Amino acid sequence: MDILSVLTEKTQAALASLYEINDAVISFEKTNDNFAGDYTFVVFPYLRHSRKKPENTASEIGEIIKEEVAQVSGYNVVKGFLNLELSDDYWLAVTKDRVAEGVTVDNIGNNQKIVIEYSSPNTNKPLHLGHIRNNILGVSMCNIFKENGYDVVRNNLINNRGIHICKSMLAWQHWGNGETPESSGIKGDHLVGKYYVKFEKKFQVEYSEWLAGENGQAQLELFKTSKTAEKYIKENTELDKAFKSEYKNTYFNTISSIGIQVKTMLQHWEDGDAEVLALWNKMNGWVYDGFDVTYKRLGVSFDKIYYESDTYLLGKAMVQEGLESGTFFTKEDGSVWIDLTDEGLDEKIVQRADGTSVYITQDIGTADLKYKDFKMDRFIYVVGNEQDYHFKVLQLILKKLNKPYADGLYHLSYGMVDLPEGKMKSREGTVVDADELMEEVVSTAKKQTEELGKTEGMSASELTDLYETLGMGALKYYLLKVDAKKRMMYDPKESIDFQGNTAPFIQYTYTRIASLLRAADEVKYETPNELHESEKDLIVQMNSYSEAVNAAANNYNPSEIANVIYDLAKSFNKFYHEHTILGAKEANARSFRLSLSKAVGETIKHGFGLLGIDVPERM
RNA sequence: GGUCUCGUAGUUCAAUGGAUAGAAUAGAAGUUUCCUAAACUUUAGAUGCAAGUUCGAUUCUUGCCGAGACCA
Repeated sequence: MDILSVLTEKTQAALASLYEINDAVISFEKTNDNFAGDYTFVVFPYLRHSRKKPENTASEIGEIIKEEVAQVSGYNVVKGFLNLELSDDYWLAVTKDRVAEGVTVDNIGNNQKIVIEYSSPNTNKPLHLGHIRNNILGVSMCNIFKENGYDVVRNNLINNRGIHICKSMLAWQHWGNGETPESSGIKGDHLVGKYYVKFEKKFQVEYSEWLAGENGQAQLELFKTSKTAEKYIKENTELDKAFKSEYKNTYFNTISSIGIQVKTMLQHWEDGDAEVLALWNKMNGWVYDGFDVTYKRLGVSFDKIYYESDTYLLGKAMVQEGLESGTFFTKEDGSVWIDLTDEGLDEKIVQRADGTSVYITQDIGTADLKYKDFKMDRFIYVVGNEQDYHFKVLQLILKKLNKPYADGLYHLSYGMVDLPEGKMKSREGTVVDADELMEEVVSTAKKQTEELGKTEGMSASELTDLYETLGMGALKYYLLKVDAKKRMMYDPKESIDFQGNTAPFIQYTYTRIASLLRAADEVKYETPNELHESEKDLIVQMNSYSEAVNAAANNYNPSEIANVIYDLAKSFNKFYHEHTILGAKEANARSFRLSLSKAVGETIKHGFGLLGIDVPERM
């Protein structure tokens, strides 16, 4: 039985015998650094029963625990805080076990099946910084769930159809002159993205010209006297700007020559037109090839990939099912809705009047497909928090349709990545491209390493690997150390700064350990004559690691692992600075410190492994 | 108009309702005859505002102010 369970049990018994409290749910916390002790029990809630001062109550309990638990060497009381001190022998025993067993993590998953969907890119543009956060969160959560004993299916749903891809296709047809990734040397996803941008630019020019012309001005005059205009007048928005954005879709769908061509192309795609399909296959192929390169560098992979071209019609049967059961209802125009007002939400459309699906219909169908394919206990979507509402609705609909898997849906909702100059906007060219960013951090790693000049004797390929490990590590860690749910700031300058709370700092700590182990002939645990403070701190830190791995799974949050590993690395550097390891006077102290160092190194490697980050042996 | 999320040192991030709110950076001052100084040590600096619940609130509730997202 682990020490916390023992303490909990004994404390409950003490509360019962002293104050007749029989149903106390108690917990211990780690003692605050400013006080002596290892674990703290807060007695304030029990003063009503004890009818004594906080200090006296805490002392009475402390006395009993000290008597009954061998590992407790003493206690101190500050106000209502009972600080229990564990003996050095206890911590040494913990270390000995840890050295013998390696890193162990409690199995909390019991082989439950989890399908995690992440990445989910569109095939009209290359990946950007936001996708990187998504992907590495996904990868990391997969690793974490596996480590906790879950059966994980890594899943991607590629959005490879729709109006946006037709835009790239049309632009390539009109202005591409047969350009290919081979002919241009441009990576496939970037090439397709280039034509997407080209389309948008051409459209903007066309639209602006029309707005300035006779018909555009006439529509603007009409708009100025409309009801929607009143709202903008209240907000003090300039009316011609407001009109420009209000009318854009109408223009695209009914007036724009290239807009209508794109719509027609989508129609042909849906009708299975051979020529359109061939172009679509060709250009998507370029994009997939490009994505593969990016995924590989990021360390991202999947067990199962769905393509939206196969799934976009799913869900229609379920609309029918919902209508029959009365979960959905039809409006006068023939559109199908669900009423979620009793859940505090609105009415939500699930099928348009013309019989076509909306986004959520596909998602209903795809959820069902997943369940048919995997019979999972839980299915997780790693998707940005701008879709919180969407997933709330999706889960409610599945529940109302009485789907057995509805409760297993979890939206791992992560925050947007902001730049110092504000939000990333593709239109304003402030999007941080994934490939460029990776290139940049790796080349910074190279530069830094060369400046420090400690890599003498390493081969060219070893060096290339090292730069990759350091650069990619820095990038991933920078994104993963922040609570996944929270919106975060990406500062390019800071991300290539390798001091402080960064991956290279932790990787450096690891190489220090690796270097020690190379110099030592053999590592085996021996009990030292005394335990120093910085040694004990290290043991305590290391001891909390496996709980953090459990917590990271329970809270869907890799940053908890990042934080523990960072604290561990910091503690190690302090220890390393204060005590000589290889040069320790007593042989048993040397063996102890070496085996402790080794265990710390293993923990760092293990934790970074869960984050999808490598560690170098030298740097 | 409605719903949701978020406001912590200059900046970027921490803190199951607990003690004197932690780090990192940037600032100031130090540490190399010694296992890798991408390190270590010292120093200064913060909970948007106002109520409420509680023995105790950064954390829970309400209102206001500010930032963002979504739905129609």
